[in-house]
Amino acid sequence: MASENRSVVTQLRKMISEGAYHQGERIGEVRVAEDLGVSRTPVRLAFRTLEQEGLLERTGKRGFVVREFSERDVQVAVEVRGVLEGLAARRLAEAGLTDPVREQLERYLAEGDRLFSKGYLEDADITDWSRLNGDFHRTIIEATGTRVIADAIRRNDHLPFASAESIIIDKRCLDGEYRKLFMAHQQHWLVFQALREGEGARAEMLMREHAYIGLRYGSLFGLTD
Amino acid sequence: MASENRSVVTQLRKMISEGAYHQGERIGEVRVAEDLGVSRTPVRLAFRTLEQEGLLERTGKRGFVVREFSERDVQVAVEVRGVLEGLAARRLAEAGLTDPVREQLERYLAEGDRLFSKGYLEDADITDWSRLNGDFHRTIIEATGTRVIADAIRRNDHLPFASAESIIIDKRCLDGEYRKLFMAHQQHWLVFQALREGEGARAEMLMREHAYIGLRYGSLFGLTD
DNA sequence: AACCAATTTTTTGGATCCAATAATTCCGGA
DNA sequence: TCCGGAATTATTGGATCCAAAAAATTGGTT
Repeated sequence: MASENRSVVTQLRKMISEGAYHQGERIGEVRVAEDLGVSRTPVRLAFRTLEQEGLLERTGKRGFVVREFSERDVQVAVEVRGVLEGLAARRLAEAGLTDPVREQLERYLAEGDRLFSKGYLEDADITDWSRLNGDFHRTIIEATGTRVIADAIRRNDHLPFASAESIIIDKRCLDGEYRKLFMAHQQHWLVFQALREGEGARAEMLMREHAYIGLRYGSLFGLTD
Repeated sequence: MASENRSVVTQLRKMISEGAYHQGERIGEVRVAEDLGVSRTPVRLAFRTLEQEGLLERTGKRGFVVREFSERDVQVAVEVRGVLEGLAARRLAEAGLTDPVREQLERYLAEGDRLFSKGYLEDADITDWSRLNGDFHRTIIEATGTRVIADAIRRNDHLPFASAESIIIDKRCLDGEYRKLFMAHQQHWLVFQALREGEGARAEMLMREHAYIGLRYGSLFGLTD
């Protein structure tokens, strides 16, 4: 009924990452169309998008199958993000921080300081931190002045981080989570210092290391959409 | 008439990179459909694919525009490829070369040695080298045992390298081209040695440097499709 | 002449129909 | 029982139709 194509993509992505269609399963247009209550057309469009994202792949035969991701794939996806964000950080450090960007980052860091000042995090704080974290990374990536890196990161995020995300949901409230997030925050400070001082190689290295926190913490960006 | 969707994507990609629709231009389904002599349906599908590839982008309003790429975008795209292939090389070096992979790479290198042994390259040699070069890189990337990196590279290749490609077409026969390709070949040797010796950091660094040759040489992979 | 509103035109999104083709089933013969 | 080919079925790709929404144009008012 009322379903714009974008929402079909989103729904389908969600259903796949939630396991409604399990990995390796062949997936047909008609069935999905019926499941979502739309005609085949938006599903066909969505399949193309999801194929490019890497969530679906064409079979040698006909139609698509849900792509299978291994633990190693997730590990590699985290490293991919690391090298890409590292590249962004290095370029930004070498180009130099403009005043608006520097001030923006400083605001985020100050907010983070405030969040962690209590020595513990409530649920609302974790939400705040999640947003703050995403803003910090986004700001750096966008400040590089090209969308090429941001696109590369975005295109790589979908499924592997969806599964990483589901891990963190369970572990969020466990002991030690505070320490982990606080460490991420401290790393942000280090990255910022390197950016401010124009230390490109160091900024890159710090950012690459920082990515590994995502392995347990979940998406550094948060899943968009 | 006889146009499978895949071919619409290919045609459209080609037309865009050749400037049939210039950058920043709004592009409508009907017009493209007429230009290609097909109905709107395959064009709509193709638009989604090209959108994900980054060749088209949605306007705030309606429809798509041909994405604009700057010189800097191409530069960054080359660096993106560098860090991704560097990651692949490091992982492979750390995991260790299996005998089949090592032998495969040695065959490519030996073929390269033969190509360059004359001290100059004919047109046919350049074709051979192009294939050889692609095979060498592909082998390394595929040997990492995950498709995540290969996908990230493939998704990033389309337009920026198309324009880089057009540069090399013109310069191929100029003086100094031989030296450049020979240097690329020598770099392959260095990368191979690092891989064989398990020197991950060195393999990564060499691969990252190696990517810069692509700036003038054109796509290291060759444009697929 | 400029600005705002209403109407017309254009364009996209979704549904459906038809054709082509891949996959499967079924049947007969060895 | 097993194999091969023909008929059947299922599924995808392309074209067309309709509705919705946005853009452009027209006209009226200040």
